[in-house]
Amino acid sequence: MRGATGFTFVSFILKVVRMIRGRVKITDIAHELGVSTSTVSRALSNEGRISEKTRTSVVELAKKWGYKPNPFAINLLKKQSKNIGLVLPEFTHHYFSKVLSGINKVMDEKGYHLFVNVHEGRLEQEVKAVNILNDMRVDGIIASHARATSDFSHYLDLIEDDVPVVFLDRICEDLDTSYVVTDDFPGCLKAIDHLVETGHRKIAHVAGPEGLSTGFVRLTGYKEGLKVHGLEFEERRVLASESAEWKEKLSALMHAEEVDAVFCFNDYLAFETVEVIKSCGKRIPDEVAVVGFADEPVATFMTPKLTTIMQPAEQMGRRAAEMLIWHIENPDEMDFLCESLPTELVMRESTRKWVH
Amino acid sequence: MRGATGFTFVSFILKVVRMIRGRVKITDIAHELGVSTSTVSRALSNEGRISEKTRTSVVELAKKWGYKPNPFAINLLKKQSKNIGLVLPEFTHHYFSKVLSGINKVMDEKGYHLFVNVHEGRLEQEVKAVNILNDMRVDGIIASHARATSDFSHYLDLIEDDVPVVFLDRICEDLDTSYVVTDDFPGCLKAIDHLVETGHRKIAHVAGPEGLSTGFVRLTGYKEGLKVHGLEFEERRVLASESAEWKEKLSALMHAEEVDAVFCFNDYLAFETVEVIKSCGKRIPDEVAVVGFADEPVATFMTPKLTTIMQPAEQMGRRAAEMLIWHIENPDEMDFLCESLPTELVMRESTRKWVH
DNA sequence: TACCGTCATACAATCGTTTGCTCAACAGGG
DNA sequence: CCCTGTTGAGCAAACGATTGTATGACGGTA
Repeated sequence: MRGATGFTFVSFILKVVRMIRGRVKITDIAHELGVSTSTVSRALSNEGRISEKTRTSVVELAKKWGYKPNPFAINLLKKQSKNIGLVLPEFTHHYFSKVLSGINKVMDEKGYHLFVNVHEGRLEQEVKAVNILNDMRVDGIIASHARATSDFSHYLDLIEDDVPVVFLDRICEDLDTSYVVTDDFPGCLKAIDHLVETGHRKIAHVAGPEGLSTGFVRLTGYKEGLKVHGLEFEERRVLASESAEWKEKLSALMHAEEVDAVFCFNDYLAFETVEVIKSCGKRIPDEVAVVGFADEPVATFMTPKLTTIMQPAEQMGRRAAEMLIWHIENPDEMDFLCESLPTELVMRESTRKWVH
Repeated sequence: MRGATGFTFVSFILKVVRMIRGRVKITDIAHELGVSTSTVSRALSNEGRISEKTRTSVVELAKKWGYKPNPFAINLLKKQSKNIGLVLPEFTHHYFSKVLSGINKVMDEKGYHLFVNVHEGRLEQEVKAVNILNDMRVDGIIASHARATSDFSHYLDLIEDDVPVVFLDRICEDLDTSYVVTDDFPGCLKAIDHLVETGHRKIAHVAGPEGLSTGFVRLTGYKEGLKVHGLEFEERRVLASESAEWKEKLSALMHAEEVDAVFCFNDYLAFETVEVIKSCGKRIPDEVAVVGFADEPVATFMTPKLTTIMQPAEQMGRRAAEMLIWHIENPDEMDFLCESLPTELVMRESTRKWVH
């Protein structure tokens, strides 16, 4: 109690009383005032016919005694909790922590509470997380599934129980749900456009995981980008980052002067790509340009600073949260909301200057 | 329902039934089996004397019908929810997302659920978060308060309601609670030791926020480190990162050859410091060495890679979670647990090589 | 047969709110 | 004076589980 706020004798007594009988409940107030619990309840919620006099006395005593409604009782009665569940791959990637921030802001504004769960990319953990949230009777779930997930029956359980689900970033085509994703494909075109327009022709791609839908989309976007500019697609210029020897292969292409630009699946791979390029003695961006994807912090910390495609992570979170709340508050609406948020080219030092 | 798992006619009927009467509850099972709810409850929880025959039939029907206990009812009765609240500055700093991961792992193992809240450094949001969590009747709270927080009465409310609180990283000396912090002071000594032993004498410090306890501790550690090695402390070599002109001042010291090493409050400041040093045309680590604090990802992405003091973020989270659970499960124990976790020097490229 | 212990199960209270229904009091109009 | 409408407040039934206590059946013993 050192350094605590000021005491009064009355507040001290109140505290002692509270310690003895526990948290104050509606019946305590009713008893003290000689009215019934229903009167207290109606006075507090300010609905139903209540005389001004009664209402005031109830409200005042409730305030004085620090009454707080017991959420468990209310949840039980109302069959909903204003709790929503979140299933994400992890927090340590900046992207998902931004997503979380966005979700959190909306939920906070709307008076919802957030349960977080991570699956760390493992299906088994994802199933566990979804089941826990279902057991807890959350009002809805926002999920970004593990890349390996192909069986979605755990979400099906949820949907059967009429718990709305919104998928984020990673979708399941076999399930009818709302979702929000990034506009990956146009983003890739922007990247290739930029590289071509700053004078590059031999553009390589460091590809993401095959299992992930985004991996496929960005590879396709890369191909389409080449096509748009009348450039030939060359299989050997695609480096599968999941393979062990992609760096060696890139290095070989480098030395053979077979590459003058690299478009990478994400910023971390772009960072590694830059290291490979540097170790080959090539200068960036003069001899080789590099474009990443996502605009993670690494992009501004590395040397040279990375040109990349920004994903609106926080906005993704916000939209997903808004969608979910819409579903929760309009349970009869059976329509699904699908949104694809635009990306943006962020020019930094790993590509040549370009006047738009 | 496209791509869903296999149906049977029976499961279909069960689903329809469930849709009509809602989620199956204990009375449904009791009614179907012609027993009382207490029998079902005891059969399911497997305590109390129950004939094997009854137990089996209850368990089987519960499974068949997909019975899941209603947590709201149980919370109401047991007056606890296995929900715990988390109040952190933010998620987007890698440090706190690691902390969150650590907490999450322990809570997951122990069957607790995590409500997250952020205050973004603002007292007003912190108060709101704590009050919301209190209103929700969480079983306990782990908190890392805003740097400006000096009034802790919102935590006091919690403590009066016997809700255990564990402070993390940032403590409140006026409040009797358990806490876990990092061993900052010895960490600073390690940093200075390393700089001195690799031949530096003119060591500067880029200081953190004055309001933050860690800011003060690291400045003190810096001073003590100098003292240990018989070096004079010079006020002008301390740059207050909160001031607008610290970079200019550092630059001036640099040109005046007044500094041959910089110890920074954290890795982000170290990154900025490195940029200043580079812009002065000095080589790192030959002419000037830099040591950061925290071992954030930026340390490995920047050039040169940063030598820094690692804080065991995930371990902090784990310990805080374990402490909190201990308090929750041993409510009569009034002792407080205080722990200071060790830091570690991570040598990279921003300081000279040093053989231990 | 009367009594008692044991076992399986049922009954009913409880947790803290909300809410539909009932009821009493009072006032106004015919 | 009676009927009716309005107003304020109370009663009691939910919500879905747990759990202390009561009860009934059964078997064994004196």
